[in-house]
Amino acid sequence: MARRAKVSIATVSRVINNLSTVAPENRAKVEEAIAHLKFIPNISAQRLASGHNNSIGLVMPGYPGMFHSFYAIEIIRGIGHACETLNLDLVFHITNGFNPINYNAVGGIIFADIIENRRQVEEAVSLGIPCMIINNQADELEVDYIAVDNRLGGEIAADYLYSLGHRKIATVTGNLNTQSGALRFEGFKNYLDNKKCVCPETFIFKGDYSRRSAHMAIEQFLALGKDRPTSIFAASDEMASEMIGVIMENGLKVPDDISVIGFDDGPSCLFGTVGLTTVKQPLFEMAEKAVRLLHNVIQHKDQTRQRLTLPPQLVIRESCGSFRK
Amino acid sequence: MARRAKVSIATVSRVINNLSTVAPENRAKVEEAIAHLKFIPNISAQRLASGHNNSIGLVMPGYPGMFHSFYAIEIIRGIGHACETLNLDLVFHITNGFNPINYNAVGGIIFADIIENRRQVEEAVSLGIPCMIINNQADELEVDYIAVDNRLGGEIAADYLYSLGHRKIATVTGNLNTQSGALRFEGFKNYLDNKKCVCPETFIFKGDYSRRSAHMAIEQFLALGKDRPTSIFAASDEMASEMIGVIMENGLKVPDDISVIGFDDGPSCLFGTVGLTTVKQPLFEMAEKAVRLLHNVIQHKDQTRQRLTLPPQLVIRESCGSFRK
DNA sequence: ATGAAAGCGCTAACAG
DNA sequence: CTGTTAGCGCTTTCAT
Repeated sequence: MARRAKVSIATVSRVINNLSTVAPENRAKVEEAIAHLKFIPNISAQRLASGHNNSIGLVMPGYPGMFHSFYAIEIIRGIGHACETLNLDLVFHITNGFNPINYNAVGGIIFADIIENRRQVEEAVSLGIPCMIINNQADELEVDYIAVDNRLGGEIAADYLYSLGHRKIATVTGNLNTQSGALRFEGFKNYLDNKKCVCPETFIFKGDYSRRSAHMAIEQFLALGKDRPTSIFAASDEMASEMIGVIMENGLKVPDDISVIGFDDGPSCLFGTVGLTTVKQPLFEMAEKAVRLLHNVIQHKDQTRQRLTLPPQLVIRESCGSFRK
Repeated sequence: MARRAKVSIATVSRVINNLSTVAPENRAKVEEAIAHLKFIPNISAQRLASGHNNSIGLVMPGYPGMFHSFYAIEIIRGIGHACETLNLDLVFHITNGFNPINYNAVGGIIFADIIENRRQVEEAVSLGIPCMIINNQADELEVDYIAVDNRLGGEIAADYLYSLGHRKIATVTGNLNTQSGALRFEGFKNYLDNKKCVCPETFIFKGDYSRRSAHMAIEQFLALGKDRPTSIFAASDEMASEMIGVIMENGLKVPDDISVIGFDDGPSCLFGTVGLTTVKQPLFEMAEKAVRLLHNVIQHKDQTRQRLTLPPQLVIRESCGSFRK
């Protein structure tokens, strides 16, 4: 390779790295040689010599069913897309919270939420590795994050139902141990409190995002008879669609008898017989942006704390209607 | 680091690589130093010096909706799991068939099917990079593969319907330009031909795995009136569930009036009101095995062609019944 | 069992 | 604009 093009090894390097300081004819010679010899630069050597590492790690908590979750998929999709655009390698790491991460294999790490793996985040941060947290406002850590404003999402849901005239508004929450679950509930509850709209204990079911918990919730609500809520906020579309199913099995109509609003804008919104009104999270965009921000940090050693919060959005379909006696 | 343990740099390397030729007391000293200095070996340097690269690439055709496809998800899951077990880094590459692959960033590559990216496979093979194809019996290329026996799958479906007494058996195929689609149809058709079971043109709808095509197919079949089929083989669960929906909307019953069998054993089997009988593909297992085989090749320079074919399996639920007049 | 030293393949000054 | 050269941080002979 060295001499096929009759130039120095340095010039070859310049061509590979697209430096402008190469005479056109030399560039052509080198390119010919590269093509002819099917030359592929050794990336490990490049990384070692340059000190740069154009790959980012995505570490994602590997809970069961993660790959069937709309959330995980959208995150992967967004990150994959951004990496392709920016020409970054994506090193994918499914974590159980303890398995070791190859910190040095990547230039930076994106953590898709923090579930049981806070320790890993702390470790990466303390090692000085550029990190970006997705969907968890980890203010207690010295780290960048980009998250959906779940509190606002809860408010949006409550506001929509309230504006429709409903006053008997119930909710099945997500897992309150997760930040998203807690915040959605908080936003929802605060809104109603401010409106002096009473929300009795029986109207609050502490779920965990599972269909099972939604099933139990709706049974509890329905058992209230005449005192049952006229509208329900489910902290996820999955739970919302489960509830709608049960409501209809009981001979009631959605939204005529009970309005239901979900959260996510995932595929289950379209599956059922009635289109699900929901609060959409900009998951794909969030993931993409996370990559761009992290890339900036890696490149320019951007020192300012990046802490973004993205507003969710109301998506109106058919599952909510005005309150009527 | 060099002197914190008061040993040579070579000994440190030995400890890191777990070589047995280290005195226990020195090992202890080095380990203490590693812990104390939070030392992390530079992977690029390791790879450069050793010539080994313990990471594998997964390149996956990025068709729209890929991440909602049960197929893609199971593949990623299986590969991710195997990589974690074997302690390999997973470099994830979504391809459009043309974007360049960082061939040198990985020790080997797994191609999840070949759609529009045959050229990339050829390139990798010609470069001498260990490759493994998933779910495509690429006999025309000098490359290892592991695939589901789609032809057998088609036979299994036809055999089940036939054994149930059905003689008017229709099918909506997958995309016949894909190997899986073509093979499933081939197996299905061959079986019926052998049984002298006639399958008129009107019973064959050339679909493309989409719900849309399934919708058109079932309308065509239903329009046959009294001559309509009593059972249908859909080349994917998605298509099967779409058809069942339409059948029921038309006031007919599954399986009483029409039996339907799918392919995949994906989540849509459980979604509908009637459990879907289907042909299960061992996707997760296939993906895991692909990693193990590739790993062997990378490690031992295993030269024998690895070409495995995995049998699919009948999963009986409720959507197929015996034929009755 | 250990240390010294020679690279791995490349980038990045530096000098011209 | 180009060639020379000194490392990048590690592994791996080769002596000892």
